[in-house]
Amino acid sequence: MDTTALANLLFPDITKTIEDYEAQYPPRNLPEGAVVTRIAPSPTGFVHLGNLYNAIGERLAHQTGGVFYLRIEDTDQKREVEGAVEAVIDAMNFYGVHFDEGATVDGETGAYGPYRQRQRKELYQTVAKSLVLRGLAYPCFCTEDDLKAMHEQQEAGKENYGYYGKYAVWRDRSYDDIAAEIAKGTEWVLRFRSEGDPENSVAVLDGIRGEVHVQENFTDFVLLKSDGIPTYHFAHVCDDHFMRTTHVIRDESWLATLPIHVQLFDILGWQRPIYCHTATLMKMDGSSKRKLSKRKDPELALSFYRQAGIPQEATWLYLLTVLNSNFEEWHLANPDASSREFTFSLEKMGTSGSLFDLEKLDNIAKEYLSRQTTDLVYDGLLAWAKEYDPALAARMTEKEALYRGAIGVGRGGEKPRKDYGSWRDAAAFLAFYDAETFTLTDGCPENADGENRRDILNRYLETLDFADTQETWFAKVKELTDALGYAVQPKKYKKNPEDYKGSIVDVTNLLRVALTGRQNAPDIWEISHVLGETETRRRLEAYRDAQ
RNA sequence: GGCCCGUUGGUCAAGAGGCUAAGACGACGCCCUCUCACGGCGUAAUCAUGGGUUCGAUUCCCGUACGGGUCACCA
Repeated sequence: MDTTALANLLFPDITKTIEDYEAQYPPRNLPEGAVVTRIAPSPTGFVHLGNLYNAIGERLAHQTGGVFYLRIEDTDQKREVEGAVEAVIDAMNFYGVHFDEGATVDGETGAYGPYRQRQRKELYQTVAKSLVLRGLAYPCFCTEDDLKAMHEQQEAGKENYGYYGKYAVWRDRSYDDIAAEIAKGTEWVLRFRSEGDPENSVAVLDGIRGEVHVQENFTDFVLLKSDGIPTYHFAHVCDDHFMRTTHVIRDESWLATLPIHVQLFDILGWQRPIYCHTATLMKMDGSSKRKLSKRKDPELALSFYRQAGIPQEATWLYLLTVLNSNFEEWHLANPDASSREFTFSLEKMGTSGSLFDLEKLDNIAKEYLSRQTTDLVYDGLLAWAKEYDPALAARMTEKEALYRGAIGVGRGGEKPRKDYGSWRDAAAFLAFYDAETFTLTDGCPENADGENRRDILNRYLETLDFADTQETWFAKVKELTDALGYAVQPKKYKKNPEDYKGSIVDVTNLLRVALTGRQNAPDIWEISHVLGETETRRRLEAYRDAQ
């Protein structure tokens, strides 16, 4: 076979060589040990947890003086969605992940581009042509039906699936046969001519798992699709070589195709990057675990957390506790340090698929929010509201002092309250402060209803003085409790219920319901001061008169 | 089915030949307490399994089971 003739027949327009690209994309001038890595999403419009998960590469790169970049894997035109690149960038931006180079909303930056694969067609074809020249690639004219028939035959015969051996019908065809098909205009794909043996095993050093052993690839997989655009496998190898990537961080499902990737790197004489295969995020489905699925699980989408209003930092705190086994300990020791100060290490990543624990996320988020200042919480809630609850945003702006006061209740000090772990929960929790959203959700305590309700509220209103200290205020409540026949000490009432109408709990809960609409709420005195005297009295009177 | 990866309490997990097998979330109980939240103390709960190697295996090796992934001109 005259491979030069074949190469020119297949790629008449390609005049560049691999050397040209080697010169165009020289090795990066970076300090020793610098990590160059990337995230490489396909623009399907769906940004998921895995994308953020892999964005820990940003930490690795920046901890080592390396480079983190964004590459768009748009080789599958059918699945592409408009605005998807913007969505990825926006989502990453939202979580504080910044790129040193790569695709941007309106173009790109960096010297190793283009960073959109479809714009790199010539580069792939140049590499492909070199492979043809070396007799390592050949065109295949099989139709979809041919391949389907092949697969069925292999299934029936319980053979290995794939294009290999006697099934590789175009592997050794003559130049004339090929030229004839080309002349007819038959569509073709370019296949790799594999010399691999399924009996052989290849050892690959994984940055997370240590040494893994995979079966040598023996199939003649597709390098270039019929539109001349590469498959993921070929594009990955070309791009990560010429972009001088040192670490490829990706989900463990890629372990299955690792053989063809290392085969390509080896045969092209290129240094393999360090592969880091992360464990898959799982979910409980009935009684068994399964991979988080795009169709079934809303929590896979990054937008899920943003909509729910889980603060970015809290999301990172949780993700890092799942990703790096020593993170949680570090965070416990440095509760006020930003997660960005943590030194991330691949070796501390887990290798088995872990269940995503929304409850723990909530706990971490509550803990995180409880430590924040009123200003930060107010700003965070407002920013979220502007996007997802405009009516709330309007109310917050109009009644800023009220909302700041409400957020400040129980904040600061040794044991701050942990009432909410998300902006959505915060919005619901704070609703009673605002007269516009105040609703009665709990009923009146039984022992303090009817005439008692009227008596207690009247008496309370009479003695209420906003100039009091909290101590004085509570002393007055006790006085009133006792005077109206309720037990000041709940224990006493429990012991001898017949001696009292109820206990102080009934009295204070009545006040809570009047002021907050519910029996469980933060401190009455603090709440009253946030509401202001006018509103406090209005609510108490309204509740008294509502019977 | 082939190939690959994995398996420590309900969940996330530390431990890498000898430990009463950490810690966190959750559950439960007690304490604190005007409710709730917070906080404190405590309880229950784990090395999938069989066989090696070894004086000794959760830890090393092999098999089995189970779980997961993957076998496209999708990434």
